[in-house]
Amino acid sequence: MEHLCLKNTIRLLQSADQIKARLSGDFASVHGLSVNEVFLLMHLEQAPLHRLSRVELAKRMHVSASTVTRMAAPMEKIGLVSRQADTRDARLAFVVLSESGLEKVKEARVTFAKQATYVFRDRWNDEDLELFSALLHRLIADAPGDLT
Amino acid sequence: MEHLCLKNTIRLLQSADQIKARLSGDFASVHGLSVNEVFLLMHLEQAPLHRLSRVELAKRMHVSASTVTRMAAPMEKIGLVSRQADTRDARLAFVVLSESGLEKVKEARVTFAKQATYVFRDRWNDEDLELFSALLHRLIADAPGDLT
DNA sequence: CCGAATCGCTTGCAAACGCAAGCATATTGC
DNA sequence: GCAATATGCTTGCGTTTGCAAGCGATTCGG
Repeated sequence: MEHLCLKNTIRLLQSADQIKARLSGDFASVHGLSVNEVFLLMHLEQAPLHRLSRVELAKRMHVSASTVTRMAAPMEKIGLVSRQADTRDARLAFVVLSESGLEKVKEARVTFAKQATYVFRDRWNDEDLELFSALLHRLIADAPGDLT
Repeated sequence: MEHLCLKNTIRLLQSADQIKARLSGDFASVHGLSVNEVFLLMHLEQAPLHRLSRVELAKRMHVSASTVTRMAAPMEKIGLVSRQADTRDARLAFVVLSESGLEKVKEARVTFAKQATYVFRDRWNDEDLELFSALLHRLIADAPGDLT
């Protein structure tokens, strides 16, 4: 039981590293983005008003707040996102998805899907995929910011 | 179908990030190691003669060769691993697990298992876990260095 | 054999990240 | 009201990482 949990966790982490390495190359060469940058855009895409505060992004991406600040800066420079202050709370600085950012994330999603399809290749049928999806969903059910 | 692959990949990556963040804190505070350092030790533990070349480690951990070089250096300093040259091929420099390294990885595995058990908590029974394990196994079946 | 290509490892450099500290703004307790 | 605390964001610093270049060692082709 405990051993099964450990085995599953190890396998999950190893799978993720493997997939991330594959995605990293594609996102960089095709779109000029890192994996985390694509995830940031995807979080904004599914958020109300296409915007999130920096701390909220940090929580959902499991990175520090300073990382979000430093990731957003260059993406703002190239126009993928913009900064928006809150009228109620002057501390908040939303990261807002721009039009070109929305386009970019849609393009990236195609690349993402292509790699994802390759990952599951031929050994998986629809039933397996549904089952796997349901099991994974349990792992992130209580975490904020499910992107699916 | 393609959409299911994408959904599964996203969920898998999000789960992994979440778990990694949890593990990172525990490994650092309890054992003074990073997640990747623990994985390095675990790869050595299950290798023949408890040793692997640097490029082999790099492939299995999905990191660059330079990363392995730089990870091994401090671990060698504190005696967790040692360096061993090959008599046949003078280019090879094996990373060898030491006695204290073996002890360390066994301790870390306990912490690892504890966190893993918490990740799957109560919503999972043995059947689910076995099923999940089998599905994950398909994802890494062809990759070298399965740690389970 | 011997030059050319390959392989394993290391190092310089730049990019990405976390932590701790700092600043400005909000909220709370009295 | 007002100090004390908490929150959101940024910045300085050290650490980790990948890429490209470089170095020896090995292998390959003729």
